[in-house]
Amino acid sequence: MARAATTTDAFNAVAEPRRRQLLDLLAAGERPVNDLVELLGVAQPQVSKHLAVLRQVGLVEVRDAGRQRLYRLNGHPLKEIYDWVQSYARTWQERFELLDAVIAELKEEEDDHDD
Amino acid sequence: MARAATTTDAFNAVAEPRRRQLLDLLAAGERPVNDLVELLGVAQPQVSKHLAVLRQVGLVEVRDAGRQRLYRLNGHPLKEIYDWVQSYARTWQERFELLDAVIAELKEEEDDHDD
DNA sequence: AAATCATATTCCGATACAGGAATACGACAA
DNA sequence: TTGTCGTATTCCTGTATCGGAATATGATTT
Repeated sequence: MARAATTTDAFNAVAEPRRRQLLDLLAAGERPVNDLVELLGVAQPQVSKHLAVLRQVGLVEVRDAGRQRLYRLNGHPLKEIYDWVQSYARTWQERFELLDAVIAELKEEEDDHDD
Repeated sequence: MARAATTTDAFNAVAEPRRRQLLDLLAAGERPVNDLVELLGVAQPQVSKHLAVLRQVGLVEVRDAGRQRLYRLNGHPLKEIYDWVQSYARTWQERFELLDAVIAELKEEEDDHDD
């Protein structure tokens, strides 16, 4: 078995930096493909391919407008990632680290009592 | 060029579900490999390989204890993911959606005045 | 109808993954 | 020192990627 498809879920789709950049651009609002091509400085076919992946996991939606296709962000599928990663926040957040330090100190004092 | 290596960053390392499960288990505390093997129900070599990936992106650290190797979580590299995804929270969070609805309503009223 | 613009799809090559099986390694026990 | 336990590494195979280049599709203009 190979690596899971990029279209499997938001985790896999978003592991690619260019796709994150695309979402970042679309966060500012709806845009036609050519705008994204210029802003990213990436060849048009690659942009279309990345957008196709994002569409398959529901991170973007499309709307036809004449000969253009306007893409817009749909952040909902990111909630899965947010929920998972959010539970690890205590690991790196400073105030939690301070709290841990205080607890460790208290524990040491307690151990001293035991001696 | 192929897909970026799983060891490139936390985004890629964590796209694999088993590796997220490993981190979830280690969140409860330090554990030797065999514990993880039993808890996951996955063959030992695969567990060691997943742990190697996590180690390379800094998400776990190891400590030798006799013939065992104790792995522990280090959530810091997840901050990159948290920071990125957190900025999209307004997209799906209900209270923001409610706020957006209110704003849209106000705007409509305003437009009515213009007529 | 022909030309053109905006976008999507296909074909290519190189890369590397994930799981399975087998095996190597290092620490400890007998 | 031989054996055994806990873990890591290697080899294998099928699969899917990403970028580049070329081409196809579909809507619009001339």
